[in-house]
Amino acid sequence: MSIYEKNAPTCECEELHNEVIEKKKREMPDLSTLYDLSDFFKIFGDSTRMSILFAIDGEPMCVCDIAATLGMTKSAVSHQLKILRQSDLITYRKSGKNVFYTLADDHVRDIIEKALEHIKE
Amino acid sequence: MSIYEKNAPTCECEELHNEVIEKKKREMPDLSTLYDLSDFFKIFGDSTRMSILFAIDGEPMCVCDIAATLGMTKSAVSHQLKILRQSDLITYRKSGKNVFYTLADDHVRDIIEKALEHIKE
DNA sequence: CAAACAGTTGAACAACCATTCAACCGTTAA
DNA sequence: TTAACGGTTGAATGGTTGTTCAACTGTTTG
Repeated sequence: MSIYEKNAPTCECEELHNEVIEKKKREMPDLSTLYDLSDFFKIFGDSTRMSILFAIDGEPMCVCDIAATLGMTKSAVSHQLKILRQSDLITYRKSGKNVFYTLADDHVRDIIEKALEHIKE
Repeated sequence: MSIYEKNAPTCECEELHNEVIEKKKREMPDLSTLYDLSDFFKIFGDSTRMSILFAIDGEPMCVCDIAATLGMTKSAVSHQLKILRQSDLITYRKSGKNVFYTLADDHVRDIIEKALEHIKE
């Protein structure tokens, strides 16, 4: 009673198929990795932060200009910038009264690019 | 007063630098794309869903076995499976009383792989 | 048919989180 | 020094969301 030619699932769930379960438990990443992974993606899972990342891509921008570009308050943007900072996704440089933000590295661009491909089917 | 050799930011924020802002507004993805992108990442931004994706990678698994592997209730897992289904990240096949889930395609694996690289610095 | 099981679903609850608001810090210019 | 501005921060608020619980569907078996 195989569903696929290979890797036939064997669980009938009346009595849980412990072989499969134990095998999966061994093969899966440990909990801390799973949390790190989902925490990482969580950063991208907000449209404000996503917009900020696009805005500061290439050209550094100060908080006021980011806020004006997104149509948001400085405060709201600053809160999200803090989260992006703590995740090491962006860097900043102070210049007088201004703080200019830009992407930390190209890795971020790569991941968003891959996601964009997927979305466009 | 340039911060970088190239792409010197010109905004002083007393009067917003509208050239930069208007340029960014033109270059940025439209709002629907930004929402689609962040919604996509939102799916991965939960450790339960992330765990499910790893569990059903390679070998199809029924809901009970997934639940047992993760140490969660069938109901909680089923709720998350629904979200993953609606995002077309997973497919399922019914077999008697069981429903076996597996990854929809390799695209998902790629994205998670890229994120794993980034996390490990 | 009836009982048992796999899985789904909706409502309720709790935890989380993004934005707002007000107060604050540091820098610059008068 | 004082006022103005860019930016940050903490508390409060409202909306979102994951899990629980109970009820339900559909399939299999006695």
